[in-house]
Amino acid sequence: MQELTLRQQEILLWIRQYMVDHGIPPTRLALCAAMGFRSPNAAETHLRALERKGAIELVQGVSRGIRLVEDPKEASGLPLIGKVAAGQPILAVAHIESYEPVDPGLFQPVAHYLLRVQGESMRNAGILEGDLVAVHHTLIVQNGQIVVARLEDEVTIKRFYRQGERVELRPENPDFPVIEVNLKKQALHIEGVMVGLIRT
Amino acid sequence: MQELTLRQQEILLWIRQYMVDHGIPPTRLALCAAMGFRSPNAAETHLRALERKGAIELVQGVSRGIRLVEDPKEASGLPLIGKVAAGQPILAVAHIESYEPVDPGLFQPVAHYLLRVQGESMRNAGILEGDLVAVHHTLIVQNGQIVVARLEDEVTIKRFYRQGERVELRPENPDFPVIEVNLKKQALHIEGVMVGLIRT
DNA sequence: TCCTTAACTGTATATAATTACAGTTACTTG
DNA sequence: CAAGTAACTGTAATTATATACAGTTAAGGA
Repeated sequence: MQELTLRQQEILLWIRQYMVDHGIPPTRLALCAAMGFRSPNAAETHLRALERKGAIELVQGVSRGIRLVEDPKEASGLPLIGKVAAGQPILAVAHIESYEPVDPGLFQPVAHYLLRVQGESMRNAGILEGDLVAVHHTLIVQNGQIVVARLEDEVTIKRFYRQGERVELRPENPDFPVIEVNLKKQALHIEGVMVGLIRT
Repeated sequence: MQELTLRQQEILLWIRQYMVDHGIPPTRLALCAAMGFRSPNAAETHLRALERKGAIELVQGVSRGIRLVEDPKEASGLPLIGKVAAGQPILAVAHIESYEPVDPGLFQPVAHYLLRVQGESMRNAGILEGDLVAVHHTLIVQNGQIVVARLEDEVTIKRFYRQGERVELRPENPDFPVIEVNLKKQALHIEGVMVGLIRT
């Protein structure tokens, strides 16, 4: 989509709101009334401009023939985190690969983001490579929960067990080792707990 | 919403589809063309009837002023099929446990419904008891695909292999047996292919 | 300075769309 | 059996809507 002028952005926003309120696209005259135009042609040329820039589609000869060309980000979904660069916070905008059309409230507690699984270390918990794990962003985790943790700039999904200052991050696959952490010697960041999974 | 006649249901379904296809509600004339009416008044009276029964709302004097009065859950979610009673088609309304707020287009090809997994026979494919399998409703399946099949009134999720009239439904768990079917002797209904999975 | 573009005014017209009115036919229900 | 209702045909009129054409003004770049 080409860049819009301020006025065009304003008009696009109004069209979106109109469609939410009324369930149908507006007419040229409705746009005139809302924007204070005294000529229907003002509305017409604005719509043509929005079409030219790819923000909407116009259907010829059809009343209210305005179709929104949606920005996928707008669709209220969950951000999907792909590869996480070393030393960066997991929720940095740079890591957002896309937005997936999933209701955060589908999970309990609510999901804050999705994380793409790398590797087979949690295979026996039914978590395969490429799956999207729904994560609730919290520091409060309990023994036995599957957590997203960052250790030495590496993000990993494991089962969490803690006794005092000793933490075990256990895989669910005998081919992988248990990771042992001494909290006094190593920094362990909890990025959240797994609340669900999506495979597409 | 009051009960609709068959014809009215047909018309309501068509209106829904039209709105999905075009992004705007239909005109009376479009409804005439689709239903084969020769009088616009046939469309008008049908719309009035649908309004009277609470299925739609009509906005006076406004072109395409048709608003769907929908169950919001139904609007954008996928039906979740729980236990399937013996001898009944899987998509019967009685089997719909709830509607989950998941975009059908999240999966490729598009998902038509979700099915709750019973048993651990597909454990090694990362499909656990209680998971929701997203299903694309189709008869066209290929060897190696994970399918939803009905055999002797029992619905099952297995990997599908066919050679001529012999079909094997293979589990992904050594504790479960391979199911062999001779298509000439036993009726096998394919209810669709797995296109994804959700764990909540 | 000329040219292009955004952002409009103002008028006009064809056509898209709603909607009223007058009927018909078939089926169901008290 | 009368009355109501669903499901239509057919015509007409009014209003809603899209859209062409002819202008104006202001800003910005070549």
